[in-house]
Amino acid sequence: VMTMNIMIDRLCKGKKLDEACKLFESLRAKGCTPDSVTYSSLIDGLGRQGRIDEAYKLFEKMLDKGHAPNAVVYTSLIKNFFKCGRKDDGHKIFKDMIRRGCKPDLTLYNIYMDCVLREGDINKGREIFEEMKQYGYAPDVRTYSILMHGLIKAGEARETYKLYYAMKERGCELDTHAYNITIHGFCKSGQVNKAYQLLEEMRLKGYPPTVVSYGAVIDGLAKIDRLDEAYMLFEEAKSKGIVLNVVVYSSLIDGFGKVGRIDEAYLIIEEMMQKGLNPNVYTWNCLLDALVKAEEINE
RNA sequence: UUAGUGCAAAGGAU
Repeated sequence: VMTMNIMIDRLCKGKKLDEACKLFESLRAKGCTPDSVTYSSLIDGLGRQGRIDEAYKLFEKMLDKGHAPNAVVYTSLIKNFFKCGRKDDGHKIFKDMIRRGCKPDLTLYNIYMDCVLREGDINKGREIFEEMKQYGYAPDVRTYSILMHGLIKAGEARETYKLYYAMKERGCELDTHAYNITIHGFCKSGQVNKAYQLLEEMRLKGYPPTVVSYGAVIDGLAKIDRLDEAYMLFEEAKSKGIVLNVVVYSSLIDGFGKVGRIDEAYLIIEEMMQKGLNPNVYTWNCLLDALVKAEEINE
């Protein structure tokens, strides 16, 4: 059965879902009885492809066959219902799980909280965060990352500071993702200097800043018109061998444009194209804004 | 970890 489970999982992940279904159907004939892992794999595979109703039907079949549902399969259902925009069904699954006496685990809480936050429901997100702690689950680095990210997107970047220190106090080590999100949060809450310092902290902790880390700080500096510093950091990143991408170039172009330093904006777009990077619609938008701004100044 | 998380172009730009 385990071999079959591995095959089914691989087929699902390889987007060969129909083959996975066929294999599943043929298990009986091969003398294999699907177990809860078999069901979970396929339920998740269906859900990922947006075939959530089929996933749910298979879940019901799994119950009929006497397999006790666990947190893994519930997580998959919740996540995929939310992803399909059916948050009510997602919430319903969570309640159903509790009603059946199945205990959520940390992963389930993390995902459930993420789903709710992505819906913009930060109060419910906070509620879940508190609930998991009440039930004795220690939030991990992902929990904090998810919460921070959700709050920042909802315009509550002010909480970055508090959460960052909460992580430190609880001995929760930040990883690259967590640092990048924290940097973003500091930039969005008027603490760019703090964000800048985190680049150094990343190096010290063994998580060297990535293009995203640099990009976030460069953007943060550019947004508050500290373009010379943004440019220095941009050069620094290049000197460290970081391959800068369209997003970072666009940030700088936008920044220079906003303060009327249009020549520099042009130089940057030129450099970008020389490196074989294609400006995208955002990039052109930044430049367009700059030109409009320059026009206004002329008048 | 044989199945579910912060990467479905996700995290940073307009």
